[in-house]
Amino acid sequence: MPPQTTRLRRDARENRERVLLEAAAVFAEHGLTATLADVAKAAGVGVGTLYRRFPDKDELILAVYQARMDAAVTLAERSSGAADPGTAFREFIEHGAHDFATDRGFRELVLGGLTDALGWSRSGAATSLSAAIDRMNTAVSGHLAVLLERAKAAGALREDVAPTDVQLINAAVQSVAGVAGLARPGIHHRLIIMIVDGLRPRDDSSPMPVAPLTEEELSRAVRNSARDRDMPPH
Amino acid sequence: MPPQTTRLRRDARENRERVLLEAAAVFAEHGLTATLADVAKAAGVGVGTLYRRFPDKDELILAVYQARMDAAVTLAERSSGAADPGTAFREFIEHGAHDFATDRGFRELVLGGLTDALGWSRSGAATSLSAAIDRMNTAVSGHLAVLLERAKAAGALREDVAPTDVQLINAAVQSVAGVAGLARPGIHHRLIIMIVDGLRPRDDSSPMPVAPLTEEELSRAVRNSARDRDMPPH
DNA sequence: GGGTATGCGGAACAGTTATTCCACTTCTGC
DNA sequence: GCAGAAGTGGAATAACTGTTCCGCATACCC
Repeated sequence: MPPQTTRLRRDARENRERVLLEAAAVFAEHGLTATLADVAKAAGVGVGTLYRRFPDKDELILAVYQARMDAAVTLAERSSGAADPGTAFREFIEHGAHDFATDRGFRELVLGGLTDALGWSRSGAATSLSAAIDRMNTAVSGHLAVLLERAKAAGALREDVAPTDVQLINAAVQSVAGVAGLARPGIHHRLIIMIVDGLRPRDDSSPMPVAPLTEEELSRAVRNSARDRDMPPH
Repeated sequence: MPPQTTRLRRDARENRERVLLEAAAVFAEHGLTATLADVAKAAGVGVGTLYRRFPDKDELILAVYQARMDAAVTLAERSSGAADPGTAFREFIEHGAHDFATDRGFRELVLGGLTDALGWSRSGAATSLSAAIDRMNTAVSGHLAVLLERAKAAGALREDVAPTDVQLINAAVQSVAGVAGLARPGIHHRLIIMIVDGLRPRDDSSPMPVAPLTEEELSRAVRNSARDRDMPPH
């Protein structure tokens, strides 16, 4: 049963499409802090129309980016099964960096937990938006673990790299890719080369001083990083 | 001639000290978006008192972090003249990561341009705050260039690494160090090892696909990344 | 065509935060 | 001690943004 989108009046359906399209453009350029008034104006509708279609801003954001999050999972899955895991690994990171470099909103969405440029986080409760992000991260992480093992077996990756390390590296590269890309599109390829070269095995690799984060530790940290609203009484 | 701090009434001077101390604590824990009301409450004064001492929030932030910015420059300078440039380079990055991992406000301040988690940026005009950050970045960058050359000469660093590359790497590491540190303090040492290992020379280094950013490009991008307030009419 | 459910725009509301203002205190020099 | 300059607290203000509401318009079905 398709959602009741079918039941929408024609003009309403057209407006909905336009809103999603323009919202994507506005978020991509100005980030998720763009106001709903701006989105509405870009789409040529009133704010009321936004609220008729989407319960709140979070749901609009989710609607705009759901497909892209699914695509990220698909990419990870495909990479994990690629013929040459070493190359697939590098391409995986490059692809992610590209997405982030070209869409400020997507960057804020996925890195939001790691850099909390945002205010939403409610009372720590799981909005459907944060739930979707969690789901994406979990899925990507699973495929990534497979990819890493295969890359190590192929001798393309140092043995002491954990999936959570790659997630941190990914976040780090991506958080910079966006802004650096303003100066010169594609500049993040330098970063990636330097970092990926560092992940290849070598005889004189430095020893790792601490154990990698567990998945649990990482996801808890990402969640917690957006906790606020609590001031020591004095 | 010392600033008219000397002319402050005793209670006023004490309040000022307390404000700076508590503001540092509040910013470190909650970031620069902490409200002035929160800072005032923590210091046990009214908001009016904050405004009597500091023209606006930016100036308070500057007062809180000026010393630390100076320290960063000093560190870069000392590193650039260190006996072992390879080790000094790694320690330079580790020291920066430590600072960022332990002070959310400082992280937002310095990376603000690169991740713009903030609203200030005014009309692109140079506030004294952003001017101070620019000055710090320029100074650090100068020392960094010397350090890199020495490290390359010592065979500790691949030849194709530019100072701007290191600034990007630094920003990338630091943007993650803070949040990842919530999960496990010091976890950023893994990131640093992986990355620094990647910067060492090796026979089969991957070729760099694009030229490094110039200083000019980088600083312009950092400045521009916070430009907003402009919506395509339709 | 006409009646009605559906959809629309945007003014009004609520909550948040930087900043201002001023009646009231507190220190300081004598 | 005391006059008055210097300092203080916190209510009021202004600006911004997510969300609600409702009188009016539009598309759909007959």
